[in-house]
Amino acid sequence: MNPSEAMFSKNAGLTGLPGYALRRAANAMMADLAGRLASIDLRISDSAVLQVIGERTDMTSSEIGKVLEIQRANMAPLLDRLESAQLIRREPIDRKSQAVVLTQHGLEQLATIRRVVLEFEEDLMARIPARHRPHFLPALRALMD
Amino acid sequence: MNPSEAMFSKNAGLTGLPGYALRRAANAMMADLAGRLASIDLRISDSAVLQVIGERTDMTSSEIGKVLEIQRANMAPLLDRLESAQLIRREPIDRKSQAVVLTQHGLEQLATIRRVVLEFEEDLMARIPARHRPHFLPALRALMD
DNA sequence: TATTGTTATACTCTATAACTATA
DNA sequence: TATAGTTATAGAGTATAACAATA
Repeated sequence: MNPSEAMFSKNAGLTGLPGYALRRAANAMMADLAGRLASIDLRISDSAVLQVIGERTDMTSSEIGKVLEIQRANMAPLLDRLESAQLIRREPIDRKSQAVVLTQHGLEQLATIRRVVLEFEEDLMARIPARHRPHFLPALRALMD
Repeated sequence: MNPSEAMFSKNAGLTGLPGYALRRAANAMMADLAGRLASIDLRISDSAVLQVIGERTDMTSSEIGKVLEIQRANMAPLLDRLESAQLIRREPIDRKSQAVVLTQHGLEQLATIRRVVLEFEEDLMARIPARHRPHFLPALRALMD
């Protein structure tokens, strides 16, 4: 069923439209992941930041934002939160920039995050019928920007 | 590349994770659609509601909410907006329930919405490489609930 | 008793504008 | 001049709790 068929079908409703289905799938996925991360008191975006700085050290706030498509302005309160939770430290690079680095506690939490996220991603893929599975990520990446 | 490979690859970053890619793709899609609907002064959820009541007449607010997974509490201000814009009317069914019906202006706007959304959905699918395309909607629907 | 509609409230993600200080 | 970090503010989607009125 292509979009035009879906729009005029009485059966499928909006769920026959890829855009609408994409939104609903993403919402369900976010709710699931948010629930799993709530047990370690983190938001989805918190965990994304921690995962990024766990792989690339000495990144500035702006660089993290570019990688994750988080606005500079929104990085500040996010990092404030992570700093309050003792998960990261801001270390001066020069008098303008600062590196965002994991604390010991942050490093420990990152191990948990990786475990939670990996299990989450595997559960997610497991719900997709096998014949469609290998096509899912390539399709998403084509839409990502 | 499966999730576990992606988690420990230095190259792909988080975009190798289907869940993260799903979130990014949905955000990009929503921004695109929101932009197209802004020209007719509607939000994405406004257009979804109008599309639904354009196909099934005499639906109550609660019923629309169930179909679109919009909380009852969030339907009220949404319908207030649509009513202020003269796109819908609330008509009493009994002393408790009311049907949400399209006005003449709502019916005219719906024609535009259908055109905009159909073009949007086609553009969206066109960005996905052909070999992945037929698998996209089935995969999303498997994740939808 | 369960449901409808509503109000109030809050959280998360995202977005823009504007300011400062420094590269 | 451009960039880094920040503050303030707003919009949009989603969520829960609670209430009155009615089925």
